[in-house]
Amino acid sequence: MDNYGEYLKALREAKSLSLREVERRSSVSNAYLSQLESGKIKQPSPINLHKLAKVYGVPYELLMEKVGYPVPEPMKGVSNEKESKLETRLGRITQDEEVELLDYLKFIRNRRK
Amino acid sequence: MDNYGEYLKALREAKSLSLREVERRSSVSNAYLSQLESGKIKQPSPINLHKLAKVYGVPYELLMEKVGYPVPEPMKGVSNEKESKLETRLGRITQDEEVELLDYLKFIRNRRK
DNA sequence: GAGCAGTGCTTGATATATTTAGCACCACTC
DNA sequence: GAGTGGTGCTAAATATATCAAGCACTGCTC
Repeated sequence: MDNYGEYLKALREAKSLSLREVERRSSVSNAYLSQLESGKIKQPSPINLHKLAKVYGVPYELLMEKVGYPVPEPMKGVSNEKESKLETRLGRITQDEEVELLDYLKFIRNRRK
Repeated sequence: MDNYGEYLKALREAKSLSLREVERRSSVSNAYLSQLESGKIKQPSPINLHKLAKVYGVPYELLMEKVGYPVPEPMKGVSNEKESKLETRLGRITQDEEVELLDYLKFIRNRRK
C-alpha cells in the first residue's frame, strides 16, 4: 500500500528502459507511467499491472500485492517464516527460479540510493 | 467477460439477500451493487470483488476471472533443475538481502501450485 | 548553433467507478 | 387508509483512472 510507484520505477530502471519504451511494449501511456511511478495513482487497473508485469518480467501477483489488492489465498504466505542458511534452506533451485532471484536481487540493490 | 453482473445477481439471490443486506455485510453501496448486477460497471475494483467474494462464499479468483481480469497463471515451465552454485552467481549477499531473497523465493514457489 | 530526436513530466480532457439522496413500489399494521 | 419499513433502481455528484498533447531539458549531428 505504500510505495509501489518506487518499485515500478526501480524495475524499469533496472532494465534501462525509458517511459516511452515501456509505453511501446505495454500500450500504457508514458504520461500514465510517470504518474504511477510518482505515486499519483492509487488503484491502477489489474489489466495494466498485468501488462507491466510482463514487460518487467516480474510476477503479476507481486504487483497486485504491492498495490494493495487482495491476492488469491494460495499465495498469501509470501511474507514470513523462519529460515536460516541460504544453501541449506533453499536446496536446489531451478534455472527459472535463479533468473528471477537474480532479477530481484538487482532490484533490491538498486533500491537504495 | 460478458455478464458477470448476472452471475453476481444469481449469487445474491441464491442466498436470499437483499441489496441492502449485502451493503451491510460488504460496505459496498446498494446503488453500486445494483449497477454491478445490471452490467453498468465494466471494471470494478478488485477490493470490492474481494468483499463480495467473501459475502457470497465464492473464491475471489473466480470473480476476478468473471470480470475479465487476468488471474495468476500457474508457472508454465517449472522445468528441469539445472544445478548452479547460487552463491557464486549472486556474489556476497547481506543478511537483509538474504531475507528478502528467501521471501521472494517462497513467493515464487507458492505461486505455482 | 540550428535542427532533431530522445528524455521525464505536467496539464487538460474524457471516461469510468463509487456514493448519496431520493424515487416508486410493495407489503403489513393500526 | 395513513404510516411504517422493506425492496430494487436511478440521477446527480464526486473521485479517480487513463490518455493526447505539449512543455522544458538534454545530447547529438551537420
